[in-house]
Amino acid sequence: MSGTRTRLAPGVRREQILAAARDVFVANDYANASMEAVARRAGVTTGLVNHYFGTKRELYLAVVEDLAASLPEMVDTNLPDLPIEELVARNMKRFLDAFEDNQEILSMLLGSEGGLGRDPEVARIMGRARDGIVARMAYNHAGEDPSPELLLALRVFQGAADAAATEWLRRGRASRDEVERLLTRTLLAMVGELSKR
Amino acid sequence: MSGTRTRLAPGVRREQILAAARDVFVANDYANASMEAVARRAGVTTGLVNHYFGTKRELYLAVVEDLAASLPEMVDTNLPDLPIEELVARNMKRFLDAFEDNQEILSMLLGSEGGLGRDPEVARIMGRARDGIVARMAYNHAGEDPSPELLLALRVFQGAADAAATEWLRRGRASRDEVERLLTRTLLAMVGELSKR
DNA sequence: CGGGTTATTGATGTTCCGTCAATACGGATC
DNA sequence: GATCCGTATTGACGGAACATCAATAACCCG
Repeated sequence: MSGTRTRLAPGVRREQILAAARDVFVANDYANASMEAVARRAGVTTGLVNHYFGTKRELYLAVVEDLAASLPEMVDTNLPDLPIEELVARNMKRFLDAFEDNQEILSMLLGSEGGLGRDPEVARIMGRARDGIVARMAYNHAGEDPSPELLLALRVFQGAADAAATEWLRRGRASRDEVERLLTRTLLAMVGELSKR
Repeated sequence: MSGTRTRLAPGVRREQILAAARDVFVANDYANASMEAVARRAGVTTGLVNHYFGTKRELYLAVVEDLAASLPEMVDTNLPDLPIEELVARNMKRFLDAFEDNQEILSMLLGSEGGLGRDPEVARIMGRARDGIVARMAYNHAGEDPSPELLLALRVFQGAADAAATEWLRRGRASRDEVERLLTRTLLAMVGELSKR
């Protein structure tokens, strides 16, 4: 296997490396994720990784962007018209399912909020991803243009959801039912107050 | 200044280095905070920094622990007995004042949640700090032993507060007043529902 | 089947962290 | 105030990891 090369189309090779990098960055944190580990897993040299992605930070950004893009559909909340309580209840289930199913990925993304260390580029990427989720939630809730207040409330609610998921999944201090009840009440209170205006 | 040494009591020197490290880690993120920068600012050699704190990660943990310990008093909410609405209103002001005054420190600590990259030790330290804040809030709210449900609600509320502060201070998408109103309503809803049981 | 394009390599330079024996500062002792 | 000893401090070194670059060889094309 040494001395023989396999030459691929740039797009294919790039995708290979990106996939390898995704695995490595999800498994280890930034500092402990070595370029050589990525290269080995992709079956190439470190030089090639740098050739395609430039620096380690840029590779990391590519991974975060890739995963973040898939985030809004993870918590897809495309539902038919229903009474608000029912709508929120179903959305909440999907939300928590997504947390439960993609713990590692989400913990990497959320952990990377300040992530690589409050990198502005990472912040920008994650901000857009969160906006994507908020937009989907808002769309279901109010068909037309959502108000800025609603968007803010939904974004803040996400912070609550993250904290709740942490207590539930990482620290084991709350059951899924408790978390679900608490978050449902909270969300209803937040958007409910809003429409009284 | 070169060739001449100044020999200090270990405690004093250790404190010097820790202070220097605090500055460096608050100003730069983990990857860009060099041991040499810490050493230079403390007026010593990198060898000595390692001598006192072992590795860079351990130095970082010492800084985080130091700052995290000061966190609960930052948002100290020791207030006289007041009607619940008034109590929450005042606590919220202090909370937001703390955010406004200590942006850099808080952004480092919150960014370090997964921070150095989901380091379990960092998570433990930050968990304790958050528990400290929750305990203070709960103490004001209910003099006797607070229920687990209240603690969970307060912890989750912190997540909402963090998100709100981010939208307000880092992204400039909301005014302080908006955030204050939203968070106040949210907190009241969360703990209000709780007592109906 | 040869020739050229370029994907890929491997060696090399650089930076930074961590270690360790050697050193010299400062209090103790007389 | 001179000397001695414990240890705080240094400076040099080894190693790990990222990044660069000229050299190489695999694949496509005529």
